[in-house]
Amino acid sequence: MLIAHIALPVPLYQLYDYRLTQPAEVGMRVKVPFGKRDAIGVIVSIDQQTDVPIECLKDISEIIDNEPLFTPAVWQLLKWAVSYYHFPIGEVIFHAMPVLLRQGKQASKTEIKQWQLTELGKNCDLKSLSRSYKQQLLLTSLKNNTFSENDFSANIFHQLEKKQLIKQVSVTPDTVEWQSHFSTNPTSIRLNEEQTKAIASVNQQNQQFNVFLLEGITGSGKTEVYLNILSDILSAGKQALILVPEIGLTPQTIKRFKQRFNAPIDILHSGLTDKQRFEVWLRSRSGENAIVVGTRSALFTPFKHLGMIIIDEEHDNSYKQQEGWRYHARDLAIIRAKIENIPIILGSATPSLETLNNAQNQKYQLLQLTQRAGDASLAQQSILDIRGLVLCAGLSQPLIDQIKKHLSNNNQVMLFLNRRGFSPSIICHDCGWIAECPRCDMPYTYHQKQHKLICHYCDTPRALPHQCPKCGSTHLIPIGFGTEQLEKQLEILFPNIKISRIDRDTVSKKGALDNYLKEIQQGGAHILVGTQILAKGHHFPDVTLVGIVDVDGALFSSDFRATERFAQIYTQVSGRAGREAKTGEVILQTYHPDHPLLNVLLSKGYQEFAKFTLQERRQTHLPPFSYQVMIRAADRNNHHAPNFLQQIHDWLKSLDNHRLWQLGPMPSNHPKKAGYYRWQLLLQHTHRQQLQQILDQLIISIDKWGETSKVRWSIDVDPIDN
DNA sequence: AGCACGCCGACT
DNA sequence: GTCGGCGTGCTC
Repeated sequence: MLIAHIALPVPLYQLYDYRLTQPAEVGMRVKVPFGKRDAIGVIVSIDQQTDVPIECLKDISEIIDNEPLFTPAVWQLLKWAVSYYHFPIGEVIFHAMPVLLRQGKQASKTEIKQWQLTELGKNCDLKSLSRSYKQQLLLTSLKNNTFSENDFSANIFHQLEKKQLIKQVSVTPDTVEWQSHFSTNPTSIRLNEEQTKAIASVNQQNQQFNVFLLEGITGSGKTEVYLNILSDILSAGKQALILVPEIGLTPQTIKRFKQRFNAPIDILHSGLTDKQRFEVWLRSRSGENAIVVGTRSALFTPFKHLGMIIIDEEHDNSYKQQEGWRYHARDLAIIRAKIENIPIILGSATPSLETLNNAQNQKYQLLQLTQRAGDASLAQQSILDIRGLVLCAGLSQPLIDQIKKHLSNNNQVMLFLNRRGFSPSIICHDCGWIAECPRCDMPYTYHQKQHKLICHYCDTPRALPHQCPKCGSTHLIPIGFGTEQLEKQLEILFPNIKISRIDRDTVSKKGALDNYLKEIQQGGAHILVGTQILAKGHHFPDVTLVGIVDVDGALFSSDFRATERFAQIYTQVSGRAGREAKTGEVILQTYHPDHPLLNVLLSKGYQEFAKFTLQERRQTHLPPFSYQVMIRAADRNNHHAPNFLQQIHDWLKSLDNHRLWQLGPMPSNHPKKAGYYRWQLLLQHTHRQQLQQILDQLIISIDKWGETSKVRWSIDVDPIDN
């Protein structure tokens, strides 16, 4: 008897066995009875073995697919990911499927209704319709294949249908092939020597597996390099996958792709409906699109003939999924490229230290673009010591003076502050009470415009209290400042200047960001206030001054990656100043003007900063010179989770592995979130393989403990704090 | 994750 | 007297 081992969308580290009575293959979806309900699963293997008593097995009730759902490469990728990330197999497989497929929808194109002539209609004498001109026209156009549904009103169709001259039939749309009429539109852009060299290096490798790091400073023409390389890939009839960070889906870049290539380009962004995502999935699998541009999850799109992967802004943390299955799309993309045996390009002005290390070790081939297009020169950067200075919503007088100067020259100013809201807390002036979110035990952020307190950890709002609940005082005052307060202060300081605040609060509405960008693009004196969103990928040709309001937060964080992140944002932001022949200026306000990292970064640039920091990481045995795994657990009573992690800690300790290092259990960064107490245990090991094996054994043990119903726990391989 | 079972508090 | 809260256990 054949037994199918099936992955189900449940957080369990096991497969479920069912009797297989019909022909089926690995990778097909099935419907099975599971407990008291029906579930959709995916066949992972078929054989004659099972550990379950034969009489306890149930039958598969239905086989949904008539061929495996994924391409062999994606299937292999998922299996690799399951073993690497130590995550329940069903959750991994289902994560890689469009929602509609998870729900059991057929993996074929939706049929469309089409009008056709009936036998009667084909032989019909047009003269019999001489009294109704429109009907005649419709019939003729159907006969001559010049028919277009929009040319006629519904009534005409109805009339002819009643006369049984035409009928409506369901047809599956044909697969449309683009390769035979593909062309690359000519461009007037001339490549510089570095670009030419980079393109040649990639093309030399015969479209085989190879990882390239395209390190190009802001404005050095990375996109043009992508376009040139893609041209060859598409000409060979192959498809390409381009991953971009979450907010980086700039319409400008997409437009350039569409203008250059005479081929279908699909875009996967958060605004699509489930149906639209599903359709892109189908088009890719059948080879009907040439390029798919998308965020993190687009990585799992199956392609009929994938020829290249590009990861733009590869250092961006949004490639790392931060809940559920915590995979890193960039890392998985490299595995996919290897499986598919195709080249992959990682592009960034500020590559992650992991990637730079791999380039240094010759695992990746380094391609550099160091020249900015046109005459744009590098911005002048300076540190502004604010010790002892009076600050006004974070702004010092010297910075205000500089803003004034740049505005009076009809230039634009960009102020960067990585903290939204009016103030990060509200305090009672009389008794010191601080408004805290009861579910997270963290201070509420005050949002003045909405007249609300919002918890930035769980996103729940609450009304602003009129009185202190502890002492009854009405004297509640904001402490600290965020972008909203900065904006308000600037309105007072510069009453006649346009100010745009760009952060999650102001751009969450659809199209809002586009409107701001359009306004800014018009030029003229203008102040831009914003968080990280400002730093990412937008072109502001008239910005000549960039002010970084508060750098100290990033320099003194407990997270060892904080300085790397700051250096990346700083480099990207300062690259925004002074393009297009206008010299720019960057000012950093700090209480620590002598901080060595700041000085390396400013005087020598990101590359030297990266070398310096990598050296430091090597000495302190931090990633990429060691491998980390975070085990997280949450409960409602603050007992089960720490106990559970302590049990893991003790079990690991009993292994007596000297290369394994443990930190915890300890409360996580945000110890309480949405009513759950959160704990964590950090593992670090100098050998990846060994760490992997330890995790495999650990999971088997945890299963035996049977504690899993008391805690929600998960494993995060290669954790990145955000 | 779902879904059921089971045991205690505040309602018509 | 019931309704429903969530703690616990199980799913081939």
